[in-house]
Amino acid sequence: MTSQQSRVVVQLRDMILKGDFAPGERLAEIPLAERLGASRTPVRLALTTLEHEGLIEPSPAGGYQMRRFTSREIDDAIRLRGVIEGCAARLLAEEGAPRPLLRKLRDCLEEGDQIVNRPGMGLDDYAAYVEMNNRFHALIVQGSGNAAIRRTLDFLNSQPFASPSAMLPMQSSMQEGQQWMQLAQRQHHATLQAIERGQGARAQALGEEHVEIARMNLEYAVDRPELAARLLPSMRLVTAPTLGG
Amino acid sequence: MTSQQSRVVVQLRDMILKGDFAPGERLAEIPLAERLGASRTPVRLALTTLEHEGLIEPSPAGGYQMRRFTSREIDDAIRLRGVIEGCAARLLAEEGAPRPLLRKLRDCLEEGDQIVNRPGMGLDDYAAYVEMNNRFHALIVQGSGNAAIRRTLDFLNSQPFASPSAMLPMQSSMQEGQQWMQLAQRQHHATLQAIERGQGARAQALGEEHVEIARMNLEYAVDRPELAARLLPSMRLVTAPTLGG
DNA sequence: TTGCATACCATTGCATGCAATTTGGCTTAT
DNA sequence: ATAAGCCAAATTGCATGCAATGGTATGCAA
Repeated sequence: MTSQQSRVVVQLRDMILKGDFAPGERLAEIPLAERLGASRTPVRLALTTLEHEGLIEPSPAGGYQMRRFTSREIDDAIRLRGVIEGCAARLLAEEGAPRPLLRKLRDCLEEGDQIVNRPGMGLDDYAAYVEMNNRFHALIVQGSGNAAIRRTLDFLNSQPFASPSAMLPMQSSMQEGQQWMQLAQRQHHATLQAIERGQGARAQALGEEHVEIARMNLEYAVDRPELAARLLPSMRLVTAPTLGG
Repeated sequence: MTSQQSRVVVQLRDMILKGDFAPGERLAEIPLAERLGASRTPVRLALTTLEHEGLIEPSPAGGYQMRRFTSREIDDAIRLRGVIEGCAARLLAEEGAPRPLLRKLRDCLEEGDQIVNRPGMGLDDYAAYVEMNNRFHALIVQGSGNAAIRRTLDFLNSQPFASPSAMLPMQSSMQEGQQWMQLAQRQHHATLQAIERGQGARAQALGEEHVEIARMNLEYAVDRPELAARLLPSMRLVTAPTLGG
């Protein structure tokens, strides 16, 4: 039942995020179609989808090529995500969150507490934290009730490295990784508290502060290209220039 | 040189924004292809583009249909635009705007002052104001130097009614229309002043406040469907439910 | 030896044929 | 008369053929 087109989109996106293509590499239809077991038509459609997601860009000679990301662009996207997620949290705080939502958020926090305070965190723990983290952020965005925010964040998060958990794998390699996760977790607690108390401005500020951890992870990754490429294959797509300003 | 595909995208988008299709109406490929003098392939590609822009949505039975906008969704998008444009202004204020940019912004303000203080504003004056308004907003967004903000606002503004000047035609029919434009113009002045003085928080707040005029225009339009449909044909696509909360 | 022009090849973009699925209408039975 | 089921027509989704454009390589001339 699932159309060729959607299947190809998913597979292509995965290949891109696995780092299968070098930045600037041309994405020719025929090889892709053969490799994915589809004809050129659904591949073409899928390529336009990925173009709109910002993963690939039109080649001047027609067709598409892998996009080249600068660390500056990614940093910009992360900062903007902070502003928008902060806005979602603010709206939620101002309008008041319904009880079931609060309950789900508290569940996230409990799970997170158990994970980040575990003595020897394994890969499973990181995976569980990533899942919880995504859920927590999604709940707040959903809960804000603002469809434009949800759509816009979906758009932003389709950019690699910009989504809430994208840079988390870097922390698994850092000495202080667990401490950063504990800080993030404390910020989650503070955010929920702000929402419960109707402290909109505080919720907004926490959203913007929260992404500073992701920005630090990005900087850490950019400074260690070989390590980053191992933990996040798609970091191959990032060209170094000018993170700060 | 211009490809069929891009031509069809432009024409289709214009037709949609002219209100040629009723909300929920199915957009069949063959009639569109005939009407636009192209084959089904470029029409299909164009439809996926418009889907990503959020103008149309996939029909459950395959193909596409006109999207139905609620005034709530549009209101959400406008508020979010305020937050993001405010963020752009804040970044510009914090980082300091280069002289040439300041000069261009001042030029906008001078033009705007002349227009909104003209005794009998004609259609030409409104058109000139729309042009100036778009330019002013674009300059700030560009000037923030944050590519993610620019891309995201492009995405938001592709939604009808959400862009900075989308609701301006409503004001041409209001008694107090000119006074609202004078208020907007004063906010423009204040924004530039905040940028010049490095007052980031003030710039941010002004961005969010500035869109309140657009929100009021939207409410005004929703309350007067027949007038709105005449001034903004695409208002046909908006279903009334629940603007406020 | 280098630079330019030409020819060939690959790839994109478009058109159209074909099969599968859905929609809408009509008929029949209760 | 109404509802349900079936058939037909149309529309989507996919595959593929064809033409045009762009890129590359080779050869020739300076």
